[in-house]
Amino acid sequence: MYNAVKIENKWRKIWEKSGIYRTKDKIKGKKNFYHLVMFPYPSGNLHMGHWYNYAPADVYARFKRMSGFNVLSPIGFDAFGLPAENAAIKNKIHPRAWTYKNIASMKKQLKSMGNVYDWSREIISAAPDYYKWTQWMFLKMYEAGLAEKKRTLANWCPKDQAVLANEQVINGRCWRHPETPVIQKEIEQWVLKITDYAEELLNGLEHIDWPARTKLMQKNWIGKSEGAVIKFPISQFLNKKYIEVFTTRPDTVYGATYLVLSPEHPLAESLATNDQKESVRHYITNAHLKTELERTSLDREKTGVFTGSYAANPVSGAKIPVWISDYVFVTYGTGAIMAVPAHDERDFEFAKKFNLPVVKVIDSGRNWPDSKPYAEGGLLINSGEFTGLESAEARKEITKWLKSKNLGDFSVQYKMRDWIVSRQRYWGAPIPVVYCKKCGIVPVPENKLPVRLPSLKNFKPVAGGKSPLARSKSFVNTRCPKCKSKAVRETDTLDTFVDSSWYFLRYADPKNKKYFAGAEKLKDWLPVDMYIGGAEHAVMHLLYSRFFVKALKTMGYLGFDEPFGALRHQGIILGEDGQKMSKSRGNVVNPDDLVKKYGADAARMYLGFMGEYSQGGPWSATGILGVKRFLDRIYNKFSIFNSQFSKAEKNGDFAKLLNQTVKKVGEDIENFNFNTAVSALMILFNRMEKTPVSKNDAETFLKLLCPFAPHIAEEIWHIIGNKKSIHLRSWPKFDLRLLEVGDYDLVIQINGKMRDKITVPKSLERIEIEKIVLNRDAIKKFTAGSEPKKVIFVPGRLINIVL
RNA sequence: GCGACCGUGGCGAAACGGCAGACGCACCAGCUUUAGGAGCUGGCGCCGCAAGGCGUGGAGGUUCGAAUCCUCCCGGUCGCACCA
Repeated sequence: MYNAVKIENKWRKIWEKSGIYRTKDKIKGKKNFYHLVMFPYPSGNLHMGHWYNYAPADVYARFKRMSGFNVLSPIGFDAFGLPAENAAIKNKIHPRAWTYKNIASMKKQLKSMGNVYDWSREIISAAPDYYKWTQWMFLKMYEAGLAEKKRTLANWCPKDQAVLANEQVINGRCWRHPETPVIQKEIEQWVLKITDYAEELLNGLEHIDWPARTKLMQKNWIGKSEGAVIKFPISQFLNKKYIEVFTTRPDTVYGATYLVLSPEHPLAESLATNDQKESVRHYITNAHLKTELERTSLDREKTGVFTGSYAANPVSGAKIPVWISDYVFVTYGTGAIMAVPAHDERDFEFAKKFNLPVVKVIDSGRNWPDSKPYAEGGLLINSGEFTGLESAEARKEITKWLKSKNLGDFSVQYKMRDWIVSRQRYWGAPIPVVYCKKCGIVPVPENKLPVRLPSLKNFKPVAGGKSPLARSKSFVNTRCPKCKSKAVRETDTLDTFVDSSWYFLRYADPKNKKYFAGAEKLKDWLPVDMYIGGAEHAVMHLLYSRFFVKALKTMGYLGFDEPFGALRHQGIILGEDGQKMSKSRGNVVNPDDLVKKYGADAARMYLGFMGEYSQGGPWSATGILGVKRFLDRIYNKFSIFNSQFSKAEKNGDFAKLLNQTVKKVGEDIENFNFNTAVSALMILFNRMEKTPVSKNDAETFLKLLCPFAPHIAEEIWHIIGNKKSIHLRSWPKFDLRLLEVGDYDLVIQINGKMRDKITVPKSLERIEIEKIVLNRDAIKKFTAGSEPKKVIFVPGRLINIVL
C-alpha cells in the first residue's frame, strides 16, 4: 500500500515548480486544442459535483496533450452573485471578502485534484479588470441596439428581492428558492435582445457537436412557430382599427367565434363597454395579484370576462364578441388570440364554460360529438370559397387572401423572450449608464470603465425594489458624460449570467488591458474545442453564451459564431442512498476526505470507473476501494518487485493484449467512455501481474494509466528509472498487425444456438477457413448427418448451421 | 398533457444484430498465525445433486440469429408546460 497523500503532494509541488502545465499560445508543429470546464461559483467548498465535472474532464485534457495537441485547460471563478451578498448580510462580512476567502480555499481544493490547469490564466469575474469588459460588452450591445431599457412585467423573486430572467424561473418558482413562487412585477428593466438572434440560435444548433437532448431543449425553448397574424376589425379605439391575433391555424379562421385578449393587452381595459367596465377592471386587477404559479396552474378552471365589445371576423364578416382571459399571454404573439372552439382544446373549454358558439370548419372524417374538439388538420368545411381545401394548403391560401386585403400576413413567432439582465443587488457588475435630465440615458465612456462597485456596509435591498447601490450617494451622484451637468448612475447590476457569457474568451488573453482579448490570441484558441459541464445550464448559460458570441460576431469582434464546438455533460453523483446529496439528508460525500483517505488518483479513477459519464449515479464507498486496491497492486508490482523486468515479447498473446488496450483506452477516452477505459486497464494489468513484463511494456501501461492517475503514474515512472515527467511523453501507438496475431475462437451454432467452439488461426484467409470449416463432412459432424438448409459464416465470429 | 431518454445478476455496470453478465463491488470457501477497510487462490445470473432447463420490464413482430431493430403495453428519469 502506497502513501497517496505524500506522493501526490510531492509531485504537485514538482509540477508547479517546473511549470509543465503552463500553456503557450503557439507551439510549432502542434495544433491548439481549447479544452474547457465550466468555471465554478466560489461557494467555498468543492463538492462531488465539481469533482465529477473536472476529474474526468482532466483525463480527457491529458489524453489530448499526450496525443500531440497544445492543450489549453484554464480555470477561474464565476465570482459575482447573490450568495456572497446574503452571507454578507448574515455574517457581517463584505461580499468581496467572503468571495475571495472562498476562492482561496477552493483553489487549494482544486489543486489537490492534480489537474493540468494553467493557473497563470486564472480569471475572477468579480475583479475590476474582468468586469470592466463585461460592462464594455454591455455598452457595445447598447450601441448596437441590442440592449435597451423597457418597462415590462418581470419575474420577481420576493426572497431575492430581485428580478429573474425567464430562464431562471422553474415551474413558476425561483431557481435558487424552489419553495418561493415568483410574482409578476412591472418595473423598468434593462433587457438584452436575444430574440433578435432567435433564428440564428436555432439554425446554429445544426452544426455543433452537442448532446441531442441539449440541442432539443434549446430548440424547444426558442419555440419557433409559423403561422399568420390576422387583423380583426373593431370600431375604432385609441386610433386602432383592428385587434391583431397570431395563429398557427389560419385555416380555421372561419371557425373563429370570439376573440380573447390577455389581461395586459393594451386594449383590454379600453374595450370595456360601460356596463362591463367594472367587471373588466376587477378581472384585470385580480390577474395581476396572482403569482405566476397560480396563473398558469393547469388544473384550475379557466376564467374570463366579456368586454362588451365586438369585432368582425375578417373572412366571414360575422360579429364576434371580445373577451379577456388570463389563458392568453401578453408576452407571446400579439397578446390576443382568435378562438376556434371547434378545433382547439383550450378555446373549447372556455366556450363551453361561457356558452360561446362552436362552429366546425374542418371535416374530421367522423361524426364527432361536441364533447371534444378536433385539433388535427383535414378538409375545410363551412369556409366560403376555401371549402374543400386541405388544411396545409388552406393555411397558405387564406393567409395570401388576407394579405391581399391588408387583413393579415404570414408570421413567425418565438416563445423565447428577451433576456432581462438588471438585478437589484449589490454584488454584480454595475450597469454602466448614467441618467441625465437633459441627455437621457448616457453610456459611460469607454475610458471611464470600469464603473467600480463602491464600498458599502449595508447590503440589504432598498425598499421599493432598488439595489443597495442606491444607498451610496457618492456612487449615485455623478456628472453627465455628455453635458457635464448633474446626473445619476444606474444602480442595478448585471445578471451574473452576463459575466459567464463571455469568460471563455478572456482565458485566451486574460491579462490584456486594451481589449477583452487580443484578436491574434482569439484566433489561436477559439472557439472552444471541447466544453464539459452540467446539463442544467442548457437554456441558461449555454444559450446566453451562444447569443453573446453571435452578437459579438455581428459587431465585428469575433470571427466565429458558435462558442463551443463540442459539448459533453457529466451526470449527477447521488448519495449512497440514491438520493440527491444534501446536508439535511446527511449523505454528502466530501471529496477532501477521499483525497486524504485514498488519494486524488483513486478518486479521479473511480469517478471515471463508476459508470456512464453522462449518467452519474449513486456514490459507493466500497467501489472506490476497488480502484484504490488496483492502484496499490500497480505500485507493489513496480516499486517492490522492480527488478523483475523481462525481455520484450514481440508477438505473443501479451503483445496482442497490450496493443488492444492501447487502442481501446485511447478510443474510449476520446468517446468519454471512461468506465470501459479503466476496465481495459484492469484487464491488462491483471495479466501483467501474473507474468514478468519488459520495462518498455510497463512504460506503455503507465502512459495509459497516467491521465487517470497522474501522481502514481509519475511516481512509478521515476522509480523505474525515468528522469523527465511522464506527462511530457506522448500517447503510445498501437500496431494494427499485432491486433491480428494469434488464434481466435469460432462459435458453431445450430439454428442460432451455440453448440461448439473451434480454434482457428487468425492468419488464415477466409477461403481457407471455408475450405476447412465449411465442408460438408465437417458440418455433418455437428448435425448428426443431416443436410443443412443454409450455413451462415461470419468471419472471426461464428458459423451458424440452419437445419 | 407534449417531447426526449432509459429499464440487463444482490449492487455499479459490459456487450460491431452473433458465446449475455467483461471489469469492479458485495458475498461464499480455502490458503497465509492474518488486529489495517491487508494479501493470495477459487467460486459467484436463476432453478436443479446432476444432466439440463430458464433468463436482458411485459406481450407480439422482423431475422438463420435480438439486450440490441419495429409495434403496443407497463415502469422510471429529465425537460417543457394554456405559447394559440
